[in-house]
Amino acid sequence: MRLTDYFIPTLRESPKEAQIPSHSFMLRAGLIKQSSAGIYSWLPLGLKVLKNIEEIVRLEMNRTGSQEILMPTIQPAEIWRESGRYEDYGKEMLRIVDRHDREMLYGPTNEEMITDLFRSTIRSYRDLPKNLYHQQWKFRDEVRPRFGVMRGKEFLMKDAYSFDLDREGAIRSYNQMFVAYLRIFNQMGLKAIPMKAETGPIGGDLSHEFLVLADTGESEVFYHKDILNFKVPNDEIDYSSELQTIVDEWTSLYAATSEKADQNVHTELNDSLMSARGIEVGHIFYFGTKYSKAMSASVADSNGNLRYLEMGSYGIGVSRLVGAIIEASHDDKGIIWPESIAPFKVGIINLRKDDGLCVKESDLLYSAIGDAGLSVLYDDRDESGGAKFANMDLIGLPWQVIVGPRGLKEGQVEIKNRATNQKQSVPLGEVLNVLSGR
RNA sequence: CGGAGCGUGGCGCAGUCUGGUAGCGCACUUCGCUGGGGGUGAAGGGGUCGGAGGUUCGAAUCCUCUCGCUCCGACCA
Repeated sequence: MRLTDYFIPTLRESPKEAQIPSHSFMLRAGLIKQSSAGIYSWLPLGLKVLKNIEEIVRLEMNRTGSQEILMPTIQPAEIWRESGRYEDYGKEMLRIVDRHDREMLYGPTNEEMITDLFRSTIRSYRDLPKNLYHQQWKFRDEVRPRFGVMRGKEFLMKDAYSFDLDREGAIRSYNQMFVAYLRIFNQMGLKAIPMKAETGPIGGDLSHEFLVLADTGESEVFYHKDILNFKVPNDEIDYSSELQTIVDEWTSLYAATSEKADQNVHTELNDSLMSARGIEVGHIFYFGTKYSKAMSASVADSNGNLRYLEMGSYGIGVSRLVGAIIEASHDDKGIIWPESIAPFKVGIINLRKDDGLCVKESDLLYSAIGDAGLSVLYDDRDESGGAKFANMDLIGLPWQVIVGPRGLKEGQVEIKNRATNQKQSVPLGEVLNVLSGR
């Protein structure tokens, strides 16, 4: 993509409503545009990142055997009355009345809907276990939206739901998601720590939140320092194997948000205790028969007896992750995208639009890099070098290829790594090798 | 929902107290010089001052109502 063709409205100054780096950079780099409080349009650059995150989540969820579906954003009120949450959820739920005076709502989550879907189609224990997920926009009428997409009213969430015949099966499903979450966040360059969590309005007796450490996090967290050394399961992972040992390891050391914090443990841990702030990016629940009982979702077991489904639900804040990743990865100049989710892998800066050789070599590199299958954003504007450097650093692409007359005299360009700030002069013919050789 | 504050050009702000021709920086347009970290000169374009009503010869400025946004607190992926 040529920058002169791209819709990327960047700002030199930060809008005053942006209080934290991720919000400021997302506005300044042209990722999002606020529509109203807590509601945003996603612009091309931001949407690319969002899609990249979605895709990482999708691939890993599919690996676990979970199957993707897509449920509606608008839900009928009846099923929420059945579960009892229509009243419980309060004003956060956006309620709508259609032209026939039917009560509807913009879904803040989908436990009722999936339970309704499942109970009306599944009859036998032979159909279990199942795990279904979707990535759909949710709406929670937050009293006070803030921090940009980190705490918006409208947000994209991946939510998965597991159905098992018994508790043992449900724990297996829970463990699969637990391990998948470790891997998903890891693939985005994040260190996410699972912590014992409150089950809140979803209910249940087993629950973990996954938190990314960041100074601007909304939650205060405490953890044993060694938890940061635990290994995330690699690509060889087999989701049908016994995962309990992995879960046991990751839950063996103390880690808790302030709501679940235990002062006695803190005293015991002493120097091993770390205190920090965290951003919740995932939350998994095992809640048993809470919804299946309320909504009569059952199957026949092998003896022909009806049994209520054992369920769990598993959320990931997809749109929030865009902000969370920036919080975890930026400097004073701008965003530093991890390669796996970067909107483009490479940015080309042509320092001299009026220099024929610079234009020619930049054009050639642009084609060559694109042909090699690497996504590339080409700054072909007639701007000063300083402006282009500042802009590219703000956008935060992992690799910058800087083409200028000085280097071209020697047949070289400069390649800069945004994260390490390391620069190396590279002969024109070696650029592709350097970029793809990693 | 309690408390506080702010709405003036795309962004950041001054002007409001004390009513009298709407300003500044950045961004934008054209031209020139410049060209390896947001350079520079000249010439331009763009705002019924959030909205409605009122007071006044005259309202961005005073009064009333209203809408929106932000911050602190309580709540949430």
